[in-house]
Amino acid sequence: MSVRQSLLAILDQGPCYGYQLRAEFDRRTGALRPLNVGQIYNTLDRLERDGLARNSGSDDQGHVYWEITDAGRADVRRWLDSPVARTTTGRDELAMKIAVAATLPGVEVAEVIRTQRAASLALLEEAADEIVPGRATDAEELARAVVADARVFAVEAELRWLDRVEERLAQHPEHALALELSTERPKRGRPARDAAVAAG
Amino acid sequence: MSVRQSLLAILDQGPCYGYQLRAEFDRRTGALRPLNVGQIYNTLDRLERDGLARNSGSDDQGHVYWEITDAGRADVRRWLDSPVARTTTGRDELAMKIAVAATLPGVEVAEVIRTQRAASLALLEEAADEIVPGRATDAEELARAVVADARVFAVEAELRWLDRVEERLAQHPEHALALELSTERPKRGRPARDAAVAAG
DNA sequence: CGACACATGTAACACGTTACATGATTTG
DNA sequence: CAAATCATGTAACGTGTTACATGTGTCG
Repeated sequence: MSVRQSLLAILDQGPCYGYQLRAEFDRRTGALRPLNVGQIYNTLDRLERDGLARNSGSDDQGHVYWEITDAGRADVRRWLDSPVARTTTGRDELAMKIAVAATLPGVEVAEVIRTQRAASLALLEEAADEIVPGRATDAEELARAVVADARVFAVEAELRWLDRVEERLAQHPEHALALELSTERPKRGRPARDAAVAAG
Repeated sequence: MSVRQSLLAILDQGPCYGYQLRAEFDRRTGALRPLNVGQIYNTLDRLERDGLARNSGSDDQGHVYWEITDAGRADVRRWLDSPVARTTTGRDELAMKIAVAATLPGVEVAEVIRTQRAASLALLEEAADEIVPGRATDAEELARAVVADARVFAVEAELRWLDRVEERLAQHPEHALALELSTERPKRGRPARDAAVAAG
């Protein structure tokens, strides 16, 4: 939902053709994760479908230009004015995995955590090569710096969290956290009044 | 890609029916983000399609049970043995947004950042109510604690990152970072040798 | 009876991603 | 000519998510 918005925001700067849009997107996001070209045309079609962009004719060189609509401009405005809802946005894959793994009898969570930490550390080192120390000289470099920083901060947080989880696990005797499949079978039908009270 | 894996991992503990699967998932992930029931059946169909689970008959009460296959077990094993690839997994929505916004003439990135920080702070407060202080008493509570911790750490990292971005922006004169649409138009055809050298 | 939770399922959709086909143009 | 890039597009697929339809059993 963010590639789409980014492309629309770029389109808000002026008409672009597909390939150009990709170039703009890439340099504005540090080119660390280039966009597959096909996705551009894909997304443009969807933006058109939703009335946020429209085809605005062709170049003498055959470039197919696209322009934003009024509705599109309003959409960009809304996007910029409202925060990114981390909560709504998908689930935290790693958190889900560790939480589930911790409740699985016969699974050594500690091992899962170790594996993840090793991967995260490797990622952190890798990310260290990407970060831009000090003052970025131009806008492109700044974009790269900002995106790279995000990765570093996220991975660092991940590592801290993994430590925390280990602490939590350490406070419990060996595998006392495992959850067997619940044998409780809910009763069908409207819940009894006491049950409702107990659950609330 | 993680709801699917989680459900499969639970199925690895023994045959379950749909509704039961949801209950198991919810309590194992702290029930902070309950799963829509429909998604269960959806996912089960896909697991069957991929040969990782199969229908294993019905209850006398009409419950439709599902069981994991050998291939499914292998898949769970692989899942637990390999780290979650944060890199591969989608893009960082917020990072994308801020990076793009920072390069947009006519957009006040500082304002975008302020909005985001306010939302993040609110989320952090909200998350503070969810966290479980000290020792979790049972597995369910631990699961909730682990997931809640993940949120807190992620939001804290986000806030730190926002500070960092502001610092980076402060090092530049007002809006010197804005990127106009590039007027450079790439030349078609095979790149000249010098150009290739320059780009490499 | 009516409300409500349990329970199963279907159908559609969203976005992101990739693989593939096609062609024009320039360089070696 | 052959290779590589620019450029446009199509067609599928994956997961996650929601809305809806349908039915059963229980409690008030």
